[in-house]
Amino acid sequence: MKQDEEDLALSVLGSSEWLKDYSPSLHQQLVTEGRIVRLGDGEWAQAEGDDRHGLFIVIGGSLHSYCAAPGDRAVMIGIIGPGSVLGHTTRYSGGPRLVTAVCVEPSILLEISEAALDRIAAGSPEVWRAIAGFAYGHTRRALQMAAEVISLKPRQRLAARLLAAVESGEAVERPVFRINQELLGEMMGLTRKTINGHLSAFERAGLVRVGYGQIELSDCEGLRQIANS
Amino acid sequence: MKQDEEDLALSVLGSSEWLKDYSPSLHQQLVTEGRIVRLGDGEWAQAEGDDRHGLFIVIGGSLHSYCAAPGDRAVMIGIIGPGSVLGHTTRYSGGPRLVTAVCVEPSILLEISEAALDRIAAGSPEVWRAIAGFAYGHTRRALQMAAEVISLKPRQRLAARLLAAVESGEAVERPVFRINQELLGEMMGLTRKTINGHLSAFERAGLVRVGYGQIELSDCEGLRQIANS
DNA sequence: TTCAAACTGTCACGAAAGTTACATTTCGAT
DNA sequence: ATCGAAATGTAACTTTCGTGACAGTTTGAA
Repeated sequence: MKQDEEDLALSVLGSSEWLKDYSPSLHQQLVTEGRIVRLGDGEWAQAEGDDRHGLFIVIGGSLHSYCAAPGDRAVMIGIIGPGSVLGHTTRYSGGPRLVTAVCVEPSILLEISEAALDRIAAGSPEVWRAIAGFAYGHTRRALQMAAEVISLKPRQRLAARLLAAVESGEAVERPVFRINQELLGEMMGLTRKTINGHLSAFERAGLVRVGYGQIELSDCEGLRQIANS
Repeated sequence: MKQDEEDLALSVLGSSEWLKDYSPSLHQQLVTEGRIVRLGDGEWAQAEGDDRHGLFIVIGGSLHSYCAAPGDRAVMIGIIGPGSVLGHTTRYSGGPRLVTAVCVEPSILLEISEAALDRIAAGSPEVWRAIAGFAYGHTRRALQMAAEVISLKPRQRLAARLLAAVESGEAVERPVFRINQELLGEMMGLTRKTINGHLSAFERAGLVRVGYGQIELSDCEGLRQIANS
């Protein structure tokens, strides 16, 4: 029911990285002014041409994000989970939509339209500061990704990517990254064959354990050494 | 003299992409609360360990920006000119400094410390909105760069990069990109030999004219076709 | 239990970039 | 005008990745 969803949204906002240091009243305002959106498997959170120009905050579920590249190519950029923000106030970004996101499981999003944002800002101008905050985070991750792709060779890059994928989750002894090698290759601009070859080498070296649709990182320190080599 | 520099700063802010739609009083506040910094050739705008944690707005001159990648690598990310922002309010980005910038000619920057930012925000909270705005721009460029590197092969990527480098300047018939092949290779994660080979091929095809330390784009449409192929 | 779909492991071949090294051209300062 | 530094053109050789194809394995639903 609706109340449940709003409570869930509140708790996700309260524990999310980019909003946790802001007042609960700001969280409440976002939930009040925002709109809960439910999407099914395969649906697009951001489709070109629709009028959803505000922010989407992921409350539950999981999405894949894609970025457009020259030549009608779509590059998968990352996997998005609860607490993340899909942000494109077109007032800033302008031009064609930069990122599209597709649900890979039924998901719940909180949509904050630009109008809602303006209403919130009227009473709580610090919302802009919060937005500047996650925009910084996005910039940092994007830059990091670009720097890795430019400077690292595929083997080092794979090690770095595995570590990065796992660092965003909670810290555990042997983190598991659930992804298949085909998709991993697509995200990194490599073929499945190349991914598979390096993963096999890592496994022989005892750094990871490759499973069906998942990769267990058993020696993060060793991977870090490879990434840094 | 000081007044001249402040007038120059004001005019740069007023015509910069990310601030031009904000009120002149905000520009004035930035100049008033900020501090003019002059840097010589080879000096670092952002050195690790110093207490400059705010924003730098480039007023004059030119800097190269580098991003850290695993393994103590530094990747050159881009060339920064007047109107650009080097922004790191550490309150958000946290962790080690992500981007370092080095002057390649004597330059003038406007430094806005975090304290100054807080003072400005007290009277003009829309400054956060402005900051969110350029952070969006940074994100867009970084994502675009990452997507290109991941999905395009070196030849296509070189064409795309030449076009991108030139698009940021004013539109002319035959734009000239002043950079040497060594540096261009470093920025793209390729060797000078590879760059040179593709550039020669482009020149044979009549798309560019290669000069000493510069590249003239004589057929942007042709380059675009290559980038999209 | 069985079966089809999805995923992983592997092969041979061709194409492309990295490496190292050296010759040539251009620019600018003395 | 000359010289040295910086930048560009080229070459042979090695490494690595991409391509396409096929067999084996795991999963989950009928």
